[in-house]
Amino acid sequence: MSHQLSEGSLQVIMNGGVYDKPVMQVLGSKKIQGSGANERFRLLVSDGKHSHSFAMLATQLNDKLISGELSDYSVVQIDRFVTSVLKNTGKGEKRVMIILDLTIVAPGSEVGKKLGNPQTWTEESAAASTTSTPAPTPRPVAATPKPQMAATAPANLDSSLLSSQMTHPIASLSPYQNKWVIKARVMNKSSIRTWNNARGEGKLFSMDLCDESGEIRATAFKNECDKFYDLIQIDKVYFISRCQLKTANKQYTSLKNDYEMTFTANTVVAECIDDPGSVPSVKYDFIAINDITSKTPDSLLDVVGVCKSASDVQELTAKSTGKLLKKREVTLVDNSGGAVVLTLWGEEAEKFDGSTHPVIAVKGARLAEFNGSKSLSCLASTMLRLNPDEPHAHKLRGWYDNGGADMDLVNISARAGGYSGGSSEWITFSEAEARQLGSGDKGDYFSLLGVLTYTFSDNAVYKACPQEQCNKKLVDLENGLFRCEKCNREYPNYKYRILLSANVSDPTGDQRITAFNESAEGMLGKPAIEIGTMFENDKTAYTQMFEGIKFKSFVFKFRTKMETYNDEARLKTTVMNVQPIDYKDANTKLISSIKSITGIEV
DNA sequence: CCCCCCCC
Repeated sequence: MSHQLSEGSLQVIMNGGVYDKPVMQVLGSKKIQGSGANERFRLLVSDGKHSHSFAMLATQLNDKLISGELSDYSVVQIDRFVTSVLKNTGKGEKRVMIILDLTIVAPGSEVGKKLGNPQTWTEESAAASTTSTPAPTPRPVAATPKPQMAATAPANLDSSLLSSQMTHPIASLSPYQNKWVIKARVMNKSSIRTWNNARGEGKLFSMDLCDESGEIRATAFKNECDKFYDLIQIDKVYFISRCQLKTANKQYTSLKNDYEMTFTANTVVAECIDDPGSVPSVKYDFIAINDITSKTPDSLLDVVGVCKSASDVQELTAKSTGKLLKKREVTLVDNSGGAVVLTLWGEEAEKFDGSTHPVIAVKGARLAEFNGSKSLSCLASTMLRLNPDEPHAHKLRGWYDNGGADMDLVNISARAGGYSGGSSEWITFSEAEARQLGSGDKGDYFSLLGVLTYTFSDNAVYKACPQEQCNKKLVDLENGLFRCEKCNREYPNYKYRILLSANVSDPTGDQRITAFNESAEGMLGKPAIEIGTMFENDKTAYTQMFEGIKFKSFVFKFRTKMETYNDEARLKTTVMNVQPIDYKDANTKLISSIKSITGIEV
């Protein structure tokens, strides 16, 4: 069987031209650097007319070579590639082709020989050639105050560096190589910010760039800030070269790159006008909304959801700075059954319109935690897109419009509330569980409307130390005196206190709880001294009292915390406060809950 | 060279 190679394709590519999916033969391979994850291989390839060892294998394809799948004499179709001009190697510039994806058309064992009679490709053969397709010429823009007006590249810029296929993948950038051009799309651009600190003052703006291979943040300071701020526009594609690379501080970016770039006086930026469509748009690493609970506070997350509801703009004053702030809380839902609040700030908050229930994709939102509830907050660096043309977004649109809007949701941002009075939002036991309340070090607080399903009357009342601050259970010395181990004293008197164990249920679950004196009194409806007296004098009435409060409903505020008894972890849930149901308040909450679940104004 | 990003 004969195999057709793309004769002449190699020459076109080496001249910076475009050649779609050339078929070539692998004639040899060689490890050129590194080991393990940093291993890189060079290939000797032939198109039947020329051969050249200029091809490098993208590291994700290393396995094909190591496994023997990509053996010598294999015929391959090169599905995706980029070419780059490597730094001065002593023999001038060296053009290489980085193979990003390939299909093995025929394994080497089947082909078994060199096809055709390829000649080694040289610069001279390029010069002699008249058949090559010239590269589309971009319009390089010099780093001048009026960049759009510059028609030609600066004299010291090798314009071939800006040829459309002669670019480096962003993922290949490192501080160890400084001669490169990237062709990147601007995903996000900050406003100009100034700083003034011990190290001096200045201004800056930053931008997030991406290409097919990856993404990177770039920052322009002072002069470069002025020079490039107007030129750089969100969603446009630029050729960019001559920036400084340094290690990125992961704390401040969710972009997947170990490095970030700084514009310098030599930085060149030219808008790509010919084929910007060849560069993809934003890269997200979406997390399902109900998985947000597993993330630690302050993480930067990418989330996509449908705007179920949005609050009005609220004004507030920042405690720390005294600044007047404007915010809007948007509730996002997705098909994981989770709902989360995303807080927008300032102008973004004011401009936002949630009435059409847009799909919102957010990249690099910060996870905030407050009273056991988790929510997302936009930072200046957060990227927000409404109804993006993106598969995840289309899927969610379809889900929401076809029943998703009516799905039961667990709102991970519902307020659990403290125990210091006031009306806090009610959640359910299943929501408390979904949010893993109690798993932290400090214990979590939440409120709910629940019913007492069981009460334990045994040992519910005890004789406690009469000292105001000490409620320790006394030891009856059976000589008319009671000993407090805590105070290390004996007393002739005591006070009764209640320690009630009970079960509380709501429609979603059931929880064993403990209520101390005041809250137990509230449930039993009698002061501890009466209950204690009843215990001493009328056991039947005492037992009936505990029976009598079974199936009574209350509004509970709990503190819950995971504790370990005998190597077994279980939730210890304590009643911090208990109130009879205020039906007016309860109905208000029900209405707002119906509104938030259905999105319908009630 | 920034890296603050807010409130309950």
